[in-house]
Amino acid sequence: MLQGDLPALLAMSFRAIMDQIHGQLAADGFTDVRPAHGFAFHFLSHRSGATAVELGEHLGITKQAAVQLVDELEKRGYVERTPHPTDRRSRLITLSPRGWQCIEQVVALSRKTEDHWAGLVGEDRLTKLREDLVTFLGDASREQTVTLRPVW
Amino acid sequence: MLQGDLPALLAMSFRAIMDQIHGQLAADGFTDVRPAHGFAFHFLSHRSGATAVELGEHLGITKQAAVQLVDELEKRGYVERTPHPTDRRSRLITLSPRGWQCIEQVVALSRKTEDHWAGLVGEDRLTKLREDLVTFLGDASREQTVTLRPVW
DNA sequence: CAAAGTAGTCAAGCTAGTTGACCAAGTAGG
DNA sequence: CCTACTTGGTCAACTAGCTTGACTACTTTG
Repeated sequence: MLQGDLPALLAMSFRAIMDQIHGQLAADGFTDVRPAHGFAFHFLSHRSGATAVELGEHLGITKQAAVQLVDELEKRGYVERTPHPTDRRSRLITLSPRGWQCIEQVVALSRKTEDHWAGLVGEDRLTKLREDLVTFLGDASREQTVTLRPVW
Repeated sequence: MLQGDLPALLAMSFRAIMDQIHGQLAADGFTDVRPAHGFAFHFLSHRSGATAVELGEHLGITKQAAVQLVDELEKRGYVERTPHPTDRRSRLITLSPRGWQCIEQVVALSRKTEDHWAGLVGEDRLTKLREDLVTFLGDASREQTVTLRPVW
C-alpha cells in the first residue's frame, strides 16, 4: 500500500474488527443488534440518562432516526425509558441489564481482537497506533464535528 | 480512550479523513460523488476493464447494486462501458478522463491529510501505523473476506 | 451437443435513514 | 407574568441504496 490509501486501510480495518465482533456476538445470542446499536450503547454507557436528541447528535443522525433506533432497542429489551425528573417533554434513556450485558460482551470481544493484533505487531506499537488515532481525532475535531454516523 | 475502543477509533478516524476529502472534493467541482464511488474508482484504477460482477464482489454488494452504481457513474461521465472483446454478454468498465481526474484529486487530498497527520505524530509513526493496518488486514483476510461494503 | 454456469436485466420490496409540519413543555426578556 | 422564542419528541410522507428472486442471452464443460 502506498500513500493516499489510508482511507481504504482505515475502512477495511474497521470492517475487519467489526465483522469479527458482530459474528461472535451473534454466536453468543445477540442476534438482533447492528453495529450502529453498538455505538449507541457505547454512548449510553458513558452518558446514562441521555435524551434521544443527544444520542442523535452524537451519532450524526436526525432526532427522528435516533428515536426510531431507541424504539427498536427498547422493544428488544436493551434500553429503558424513564420520564425526565424535571422536563415533562423529555424521557431519559438508560441501558437495561441486557444492554449492559451486551456492551460488556462487545468490549470483551473487541479486546480479544486487539490482543490478537497486539501479538502481531507488538503491544507498544498497538498502543502507539491507538494514541496516534486519538491525536488525529483531537486535531480533526477542532475544525469539524467528528461523528460516528453509521452510513456513508 | 481505553482498550476495547479500537473499533470506535478506527470508525471515527475513517470518517474524519473521509469527510475532509469529500468536502474538499466538492469544493473542487466533484459534487456528484459519494465515498462508495471512490472505492469503485480505486478498484477500477487498478483493474481497468473489470466487469460489473467483479466490481460488486470487491465492494461486497450484489451484482445488481454494482450495475446500478456503474449506471450512475456512466451517466455522470466518470466511467465508460465498452463491449467485451470475446464475451458478448459482458461489458468492460473503464475510467473516463474525468474519472481519472477525480481519483487523482482524491489521492492528492488524501495525501494532504496524511502529510498533516504525519506532522502531528511523526513520519515514522504514521508509516508504522500504515504497516500495522496492512498486517491486521493480511491476518484477517485468511479467515474472512474483508470487503469495503459501503453500508453497515 | 446437451447440461450447467455466468453476465447482465427486470421488477418488487425493504431498511435506515431523510425532510417538513406540528404540539406540548420549558425558558428568557420586557 | 405574558409574550416570543426555543426545545424534546411525534407523525407522516418520502428517498437512497441496497436486497431477493426470476429471467434471458451467451459461454463453458463434459
